[in-house]
Amino acid sequence: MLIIFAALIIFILFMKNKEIQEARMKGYFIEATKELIKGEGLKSLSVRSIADKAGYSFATIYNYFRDVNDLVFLCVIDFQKECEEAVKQKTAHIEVGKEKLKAKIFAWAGYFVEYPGIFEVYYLAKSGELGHRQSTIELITNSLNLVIEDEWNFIKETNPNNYEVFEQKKNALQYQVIGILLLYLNRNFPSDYSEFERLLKYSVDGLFE
Amino acid sequence: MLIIFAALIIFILFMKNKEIQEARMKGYFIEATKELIKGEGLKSLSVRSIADKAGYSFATIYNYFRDVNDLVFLCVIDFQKECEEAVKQKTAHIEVGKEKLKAKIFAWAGYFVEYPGIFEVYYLAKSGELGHRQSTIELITNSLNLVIEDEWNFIKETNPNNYEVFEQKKNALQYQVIGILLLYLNRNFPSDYSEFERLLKYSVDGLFE
DNA sequence: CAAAGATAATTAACATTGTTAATCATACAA
DNA sequence: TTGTATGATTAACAATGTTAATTATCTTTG
Repeated sequence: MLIIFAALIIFILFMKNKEIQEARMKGYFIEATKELIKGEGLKSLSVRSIADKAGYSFATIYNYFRDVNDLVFLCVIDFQKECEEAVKQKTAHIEVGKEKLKAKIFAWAGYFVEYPGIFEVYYLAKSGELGHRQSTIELITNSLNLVIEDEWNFIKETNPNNYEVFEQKKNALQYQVIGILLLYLNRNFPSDYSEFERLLKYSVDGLFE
Repeated sequence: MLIIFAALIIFILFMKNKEIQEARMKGYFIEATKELIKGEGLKSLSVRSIADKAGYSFATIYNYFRDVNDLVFLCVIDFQKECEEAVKQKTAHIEVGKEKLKAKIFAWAGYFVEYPGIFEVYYLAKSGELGHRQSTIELITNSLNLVIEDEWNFIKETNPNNYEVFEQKKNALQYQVIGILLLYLNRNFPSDYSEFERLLKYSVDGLFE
């Protein structure tokens, strides 16, 4: 009886080690993938380039991930964290209110302008069969909302009337910013950054009349 | 002297024939490409599948187009014409005014919902080096504006005040619709069409308070 | 400590892609 | 009829994602 118990514990510890090792391996590949995406974007991303950067053979990836797309979409979790952190840090000096909300929106868009490859992964890359990637897709479609959640709630509370209109505007905002980013990053329109900034500012301001 | 003249004319006719033949060949490939894009989208599009459909060998394409991307972006010209035609036809029964403008926006979006592959080409496909594709890119970034131009001008004339705000709203509108389409077609959000319609309606209505 | 067995990593191999080079066919000119 | 230009085709290459076969490593056990 005691022996069975001991064996069980050893087995559990063994499994825990295995999990740690597996997580570590996954981390190596995810880190390599993130660097490549942030650097050159999807065009230079391949199962071979990832493996090279991680210091393993390309086939090893398939011991830890179903396919290369899985690996790419796993990076989104980290990117989102990083993005939220960057926005928080860039807007820390502004006191809560409408201006801070606007600044956060700008900072959010700025993150993707700085890393166009991440924008590719978020919105351009084809997601293949969803299902097990569903939660990641939700993270993506909610990315801006997550970043501005606090500011938005604060403003909503100070203007307790017309709740419906507020939610409405939040949606409209997200679609506009993503649309502007899409044309700017993927279609070079407008062709210079200052004009892009102006368009974005107009769009954001327009929502608060 | 007369002979030189005759030779010149023959040469001109010869060149004209050549041009006709070349245009015809290009047309075969463009037609095949359009069908594939409208059917299965970019995922089933390859230089081989195009050539198969056109009834030629894959290498023949390179006698008429610089590369496969060139061919794809040439299709945009036809698609845009078709889209404008479809919108015009679908909204013919509505009398000019705000409601017709809204209907046109819906019809424009509906065209891309019907052919997600065309949306891919317009906004998702990477354009490579622009330059000789610049005019196509402009067509893309102006697609919605071209479709609603007449309605927009009509409304602008009936409300001659605040010109600036109107242009502003036109931009905001385009970005919103493209953003909604992007999330719906490429990220499956929202997951059903009726909800997509509702979001679109809200966004469009919101611009006219 | 050494052999056996499991696990993990690598190399080989394949199919598909875009693209270019080499080859072949066909129409026209001399 | 024979040479020549045009243009269509096949061969070939490199890069890609993926799977199968093989090798190395580590663990367990006699």
